[in-house]
Amino acid sequence: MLKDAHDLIPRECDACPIRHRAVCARCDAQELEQLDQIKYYRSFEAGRTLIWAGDRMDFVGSVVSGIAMLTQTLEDGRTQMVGLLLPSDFVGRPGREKAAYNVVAVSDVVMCCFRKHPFENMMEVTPHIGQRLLEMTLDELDAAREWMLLLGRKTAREKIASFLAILGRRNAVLNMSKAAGQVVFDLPLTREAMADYLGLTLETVSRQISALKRDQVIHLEGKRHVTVPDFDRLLEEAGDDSDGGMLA
Amino acid sequence: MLKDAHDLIPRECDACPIRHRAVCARCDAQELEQLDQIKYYRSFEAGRTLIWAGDRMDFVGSVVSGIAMLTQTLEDGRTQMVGLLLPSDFVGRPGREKAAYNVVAVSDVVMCCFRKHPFENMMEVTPHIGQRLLEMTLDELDAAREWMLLLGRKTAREKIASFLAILGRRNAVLNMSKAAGQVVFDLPLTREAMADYLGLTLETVSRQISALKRDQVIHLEGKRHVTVPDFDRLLEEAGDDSDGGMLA
DNA sequence: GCGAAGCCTTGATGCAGATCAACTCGACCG
DNA sequence: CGGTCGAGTTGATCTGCATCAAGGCTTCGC
Repeated sequence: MLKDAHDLIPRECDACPIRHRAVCARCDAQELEQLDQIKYYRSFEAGRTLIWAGDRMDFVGSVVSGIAMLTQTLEDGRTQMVGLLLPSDFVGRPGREKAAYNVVAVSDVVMCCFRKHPFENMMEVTPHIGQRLLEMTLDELDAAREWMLLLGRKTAREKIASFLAILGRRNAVLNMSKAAGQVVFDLPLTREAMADYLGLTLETVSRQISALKRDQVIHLEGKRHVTVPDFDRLLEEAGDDSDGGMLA
Repeated sequence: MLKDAHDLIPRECDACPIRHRAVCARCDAQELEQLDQIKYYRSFEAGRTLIWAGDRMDFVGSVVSGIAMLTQTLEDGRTQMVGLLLPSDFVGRPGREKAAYNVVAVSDVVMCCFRKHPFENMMEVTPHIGQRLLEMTLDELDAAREWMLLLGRKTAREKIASFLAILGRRNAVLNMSKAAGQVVFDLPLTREAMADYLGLTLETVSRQISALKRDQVIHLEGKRHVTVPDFDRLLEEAGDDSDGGMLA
């Protein structure tokens, strides 16, 4: 558990796996130098809560590796995931004192943290950072809005199919290993986390996955390894607007 | 209908009602001058669709007066509101060719539009605009996330109470007319629009409003005029985390 | 090798909210 | 005025998902 974390921490920005997608994507060598002064790495093991809603935050940062989730909770314990953080995603809000959400590590996570005040100061001076952050925030807002459609209007089956389609699409982009529309990937979340993502119970998630398997929309190997034989079929099940809702 | 629209169009930025809250909030006189070169006003009457999802967009802009909504639709007609645009809110995304959402005027609306390409160019040069837009986008993202909790995890009654609380809070800030927690306002949306906001049917919205009225949580005069005798009571009904979820 | 703990699946039952349908009320219009 | 149209209310019924409950499979520690 995390004993190898230091292996995952990049020695320098040039070797950083998220160098070209994170907030720092547009920074030049000199700006990276400045960032380097105020940054440090932290590792968290799967399941750990990195940040509690309401806590004072003295840093912001980027997910370098691993997956984390943002969650919100009602008093009685009902919880809703409101963000899924993948490598290069940004955590925290410049200008805000206290964390607004819980941040929980889904897998082991490495973060590149920036001390908040120096980071805020830097943002004022170097437009590259703010510009990139704006872009990323707009993307997140789009994702949140698609998510709202899912939460508000889709059936359980459509929700599951949509979620699988999101994962599949991400994966299809990374490794173009799709022979005629076939897509393969692993579920990064437990059934419970999926339920919190989709606004369902874990039982319903399980049932609907079983149903999609029964109907040959997907194949399962073990609990987590998914094969989608016909991605268009999956998109139909997701109920999305015809062309798969590609924006950007 | 709209015959008086020109009365609502500010003659100059200094007289503009949203001067200090819109994207242009931080601009100095010279920057306003530049914006003036690329801006124009447009009026839309209630019910009109300003922008169709998928349409090419050649402008971005701010809502000057009135209310509009962003909506997304599934093929079979199920629709979900994904944004509620109030005066000073920004419409459109710099860098994007096509509109991602429908924008529909809820009431008569006046917009201050900027030609997209010149605006994008200006953003590159003057950091004030991008900074303000980032701030506004982060606020919208927070709102979207609270909304996601509502859509995914709240009961119909809690959804209605939450919505009323949001309206009430906005209103309480504007006119401090609250004698010991009493809040009064008008519903800006039809029952159907509320349903699209909350992920419910209009019948359920109607029933739950009736129920809150029966239980004395609210009083109704006509269909739209709401009085909340005890705002804390309403917040309890909304099921939110204790302190009303105030952030920022 | 055995017990415990997580994670997942499946079944039985209940209920919140959707759906279908009828009706009211007020605004507008010839 | 009477007719129509849109917005809202209310009732009856249906159903998708939650809830409650039991059991299976894997992993881990002793």
